[in-house]
Amino acid sequence: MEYGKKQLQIMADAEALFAEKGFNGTSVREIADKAEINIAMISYYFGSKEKLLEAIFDYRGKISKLAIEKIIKKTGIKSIDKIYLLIDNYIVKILEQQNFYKIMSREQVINSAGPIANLILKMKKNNQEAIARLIEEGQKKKEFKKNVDINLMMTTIVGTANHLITTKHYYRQLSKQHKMSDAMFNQSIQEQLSKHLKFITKAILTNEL
Amino acid sequence: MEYGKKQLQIMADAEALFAEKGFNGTSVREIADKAEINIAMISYYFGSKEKLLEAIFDYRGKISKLAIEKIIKKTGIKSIDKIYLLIDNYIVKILEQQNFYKIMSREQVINSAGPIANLILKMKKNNQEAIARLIEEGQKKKEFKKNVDINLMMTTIVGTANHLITTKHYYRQLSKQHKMSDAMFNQSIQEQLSKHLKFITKAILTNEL
DNA sequence: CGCAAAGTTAAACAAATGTTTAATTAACTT
DNA sequence: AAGTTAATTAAACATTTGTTTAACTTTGCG
Repeated sequence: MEYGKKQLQIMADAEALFAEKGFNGTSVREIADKAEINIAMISYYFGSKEKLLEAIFDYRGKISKLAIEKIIKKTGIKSIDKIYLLIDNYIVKILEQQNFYKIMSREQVINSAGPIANLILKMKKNNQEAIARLIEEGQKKKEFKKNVDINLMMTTIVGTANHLITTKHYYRQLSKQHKMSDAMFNQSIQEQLSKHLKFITKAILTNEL
Repeated sequence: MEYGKKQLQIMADAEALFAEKGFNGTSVREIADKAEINIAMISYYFGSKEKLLEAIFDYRGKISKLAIEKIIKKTGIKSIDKIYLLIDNYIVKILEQQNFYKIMSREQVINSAGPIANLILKMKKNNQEAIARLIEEGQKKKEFKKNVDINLMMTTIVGTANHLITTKHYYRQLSKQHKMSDAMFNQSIQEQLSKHLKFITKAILTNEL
C-alpha cells in the first residue's frame, strides 16, 4: 500500500496521540482535530480507526527490514562488530520513532491475536532469524561461545531499550537528569544505552568483558 | 485502605480484564459480568472505574515493599548474594502477578501524570533507593566495581522481565516451546531468566563472569 | 468549457460508555 | 422484634463512541 501526503499526516498525528493516550484512549475526533481534517476522512482513507492503526504498523514495519539485511551482508568485519552495528541501528531507530515503539510495546501486550499481532510477530521473526544466522556465523569463526540463548539475549536488548523509552519520564526523574533539554537527554541516553547494551551482549556472546 | 472479600474479588476480576484488554478497552459492564455483580457496585465500592484501578495499584504496591526490606537487612551474606535474592524475589513476584505487571507496564507508558503515575514513581523510587544502598555497601566491601549505572542496570533487569512476560505469546512461538503446558513454561522461564539476569548483573557489578 | 472522479463537509446514526438514581433486600445492633 | 445501616438491584441518565449518509466543493482531464 502507498500513502499520499494527507494520509501520512493523519498517520503521524494519530501515532502521536496513540502513543500519548493509547489506542482506545484516543477518539477519532481527537485525531481529526489534531490533523485538522473532518472525522469522515479517517473512514474515507483508511476504512476504520482499527485499520488506521494497521496502516501505521504496515508503514513502520516496512522501513526496518532493509537496514538489518544491509548490516548482516557486510563483509570484512568481525561478527561482534556486526552485532554492535545492529544495536546502534536499533537504538537510533527506537529513539527516532519513540511514538511508534510506545504504541507497539503497549499493543503487543493486548493483542495476542488479530492482524496487528501477526504484523508484530512477523517483524520479530524476521529480526530473530537474521540475528540467529549472524550468531551461528560468529560461532563458526569461534568468536562466540557455543551455547547462547538468542531469545533471552534479544529479550534483554529489546526489553531494556523499550523500557527505557516507555518510562523515560520516570528515568529522568530517578537519574536526576530532568533539567536537561529533551534533545540533550536523548543524546545522552543514546550513548549510555549503546555502551551498556554492547557490554552486556559481549558478555553473553563471548566470555570476555 | 482495607478491602473486603467482595472488593478483592472485583479487583481480581478487573485486574484480569485490564491485563487482557487494557484499561480503556474494558467496560465496567464486563467487569460486573465477570465478577457476577451489579454494575452499580463498582461505583458503590470504589467510586469510579479509575479509582478501581488505583485501588488495584494501591493493594499490589503495599505487598512488594516489605519483601525487599527484609532481604536488604540480612546479615552474614555477601552483597552479590543479596542481589541474587532480590532478582529471584522479583522474578517470582512478576510470574505470580503477571496480570498486574502487564497493566503496570502498559499504564506507565500512558500516565506521565496523574495518581497512578505517582504510585508507580513511588514504588520505583523505593526500590531504587534500597538497591542503591545495597550497591554502595558492596562497593565499600570491594565486592563491586566503582562506577555502576544503577539506573541502567535496573532498567535491564526490569525491562527484560517485563518484556518477557508481556510478550510471552511471541516468546513461546519463537523459542518453540508452545507445546509446553503453561505451568511448565512458567517454571522453565523462571529458571532461565534467573540464570540470565544473575549473569548480567554479576558482569555489571563485578568484573567477572 | 464540461464532466467525471476525488476530496471534503456537517449532520445524523445506533451502540456503548461511566455514573447515578431511587427502590428493595439483607445484615447487623440494641 | 424493631430499627438502622449496608448491600444490591434494575432502570435511567447524559456523553461519547466509531461509522455512515448525502450533499457540496475541488481537482484533473479531454
